[in-house]
Amino acid sequence: MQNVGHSYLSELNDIQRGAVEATEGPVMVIAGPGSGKTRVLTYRIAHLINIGVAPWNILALTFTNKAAREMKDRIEKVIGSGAHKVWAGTFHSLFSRILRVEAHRIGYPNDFSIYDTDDSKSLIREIIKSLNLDSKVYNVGAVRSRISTAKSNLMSPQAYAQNDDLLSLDKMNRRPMIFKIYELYVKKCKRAGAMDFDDLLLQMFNLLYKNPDNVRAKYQSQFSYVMVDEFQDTNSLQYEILKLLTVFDGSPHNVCIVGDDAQSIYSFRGATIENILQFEADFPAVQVYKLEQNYRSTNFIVDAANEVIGFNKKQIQKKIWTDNGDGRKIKVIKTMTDSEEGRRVADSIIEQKNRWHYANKDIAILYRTNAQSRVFEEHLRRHNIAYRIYGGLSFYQRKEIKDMIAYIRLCVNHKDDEALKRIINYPKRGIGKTTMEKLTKVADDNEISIWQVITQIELKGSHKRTIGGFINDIKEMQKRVMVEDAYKASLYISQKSGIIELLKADNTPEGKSRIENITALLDAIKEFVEDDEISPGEEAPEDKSLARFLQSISLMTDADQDTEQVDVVTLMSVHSAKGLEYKSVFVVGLEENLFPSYMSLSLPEQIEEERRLFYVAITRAEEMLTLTYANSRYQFGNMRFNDVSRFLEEIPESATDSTILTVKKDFPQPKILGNFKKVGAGRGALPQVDAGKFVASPITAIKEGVSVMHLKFGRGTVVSIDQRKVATIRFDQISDNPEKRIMLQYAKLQVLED
DNA sequence: GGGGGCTATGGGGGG
DNA sequence: CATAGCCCCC
Repeated sequence: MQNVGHSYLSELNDIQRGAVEATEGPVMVIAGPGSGKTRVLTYRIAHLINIGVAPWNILALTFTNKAAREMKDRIEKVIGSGAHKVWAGTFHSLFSRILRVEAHRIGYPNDFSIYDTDDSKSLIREIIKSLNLDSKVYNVGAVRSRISTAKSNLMSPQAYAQNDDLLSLDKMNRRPMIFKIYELYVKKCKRAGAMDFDDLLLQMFNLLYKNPDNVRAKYQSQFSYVMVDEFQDTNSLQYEILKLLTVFDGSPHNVCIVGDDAQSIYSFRGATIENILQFEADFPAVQVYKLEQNYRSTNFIVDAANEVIGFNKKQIQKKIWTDNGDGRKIKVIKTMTDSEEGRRVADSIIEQKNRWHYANKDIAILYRTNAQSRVFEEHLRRHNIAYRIYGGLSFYQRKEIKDMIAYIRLCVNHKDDEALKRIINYPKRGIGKTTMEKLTKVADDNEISIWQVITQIELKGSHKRTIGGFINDIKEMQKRVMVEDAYKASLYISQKSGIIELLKADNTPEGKSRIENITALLDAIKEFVEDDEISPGEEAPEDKSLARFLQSISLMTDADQDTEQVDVVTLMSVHSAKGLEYKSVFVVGLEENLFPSYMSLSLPEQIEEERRLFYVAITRAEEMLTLTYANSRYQFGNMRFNDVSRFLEEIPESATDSTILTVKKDFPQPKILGNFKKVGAGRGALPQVDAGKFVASPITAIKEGVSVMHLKFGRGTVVSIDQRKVATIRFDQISDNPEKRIMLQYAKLQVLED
């Protein structure tokens, strides 16, 4: 046994230490928020290495690259170098790395392309069209999600076509042909040598299940210790892969899963809590450790979290507790509009920084939907507070980057039809819609890729120049990819493609920033080539091909950037905040229809998932938690009025400092019917108006003394109107300065019949 | 047959 | 408010 002189075991409480030292056999760790889960995982890996397990025999699966990187960094701190040889990473990235070596065994090229969501959608759109189906009924997003769910449940197109439940459900939704779209989609992905995100899991499953050349045994023996983080977020497919790797004759069953049913927030992508229950059945004699002591937050926050999650019926019994002391009470901020919400949050941030000397990086603003970020961005900028937004459009989703990547993809894998379609006419080469439709038809009829079509048919007339030119360009680029390093080849591609030239012609600030982005991409490739680190488990020199670069970036998201280095306020969705913690957290937009989302209102189990999401949100806070909501906000381009979120009302009054929360459960909850509901009377909210049905009255109808409804300020009475058609209106709901001067020319006013 | 501008529609969370 | 599909002009 090595002794690295690190007393890591003494830094753990009894239960944590138990989980770390239980290295043999199946282990389940139920870990409440802030209970030192990451510490247990990393120390467990460090401990394994310490007692003589080779790092490359350890497989640690996480859900985000960030979690994986953090884990590796922390292992390194405990055991020194060698940490990077642990196979730690996301399911998708580690499996794609394995498939990069093994894919040829199951009929894919090792240089397979990875289709992102846009590629998938574009392909599905094309299929819907080719089947002459109504694209309004067959919503691509909905179809894609059906296919994704099918794959996550190991439902092949053939099985789908024979499953009466699925077929009748589709029929009920007026989309009976989904099974056919699914079949064609799988066929076309395969033909293009492409895997979508689900395939990275599904084909890994196929590889192990079909077991060509007895490849399964290789990985079963390599990964003698397996750990899965955030197990509550695994879907059936991921669980089946886990079993293929760890359940076999003579297996030591050294599997450790870590999770928290109360933080399960990904059922929309097929995650199922059943996996936790199933685990106990599939791995008998599992040792269970429950981490309930919270080291992160103060008592008011922990209390609120326990209270809120108590409203859920489905849960494993557990209660988190802390001895961190009561701390500061939870603050609730109510505002009239979303814009005011932005201002108040920015003001509070300044106040908190002054009062408690918080740095920007101690503070996070968490919202339910990425679209909410805009108002906060505006006000933070106005106050000169540095911030960074996560999620939304990541670098690799920018158009110019995707264009450039598409060229590289086509060079690496010429069968990649989605890449080809993206750039065959960008920059403009005179290859339009009609030509593409014909080429696609030929490709479909012969079951070959479009590249094969254009390189095999005889080009006639103008096509000789247009398509011929494209083929020559790509072939030139391919040559460079073969003989030059990834950086030089992509530099050549950027010029030869004409992208650089095209963007240089655009002198707008957007055009300039696009050039900068292309340069940044090229720099990233250069860095990739020059990086001398070796990837987990690999003994051979690192593969520096463009193919591997593509693989590494296709799984990258914005959330993977490092936050700690720079002093900025963090803005992100609650989903991407999972696993993170901040001294001060703002959870914003706490309104019905938003949080909980209007999409989830009709199903109780979806409401419960929203509640777990809220639980995740509030347990990110260490010292200070601020909850905000707005009476009105712009949603879908219209002003909407939403009630205060039920979740806010579930927070115990004793934990808040608020006198603002006067409207507790005095009013009956209106019935919610899935769609936007009318704003109820009372509640201290704005008066009755259905924003959806709001009709502005003509100027002539606005007269002195009439009652009017204003979309932002609510009900009011016209006091006077001057010659310039400016009305002075006294609004019932505005406490300070109730009289506003409204320009009738632009005003959105509706006369109320009393 | 290709390109560009306009209208209509839909709109959650993420690997 | 962004994108897709449509229509019109070259």
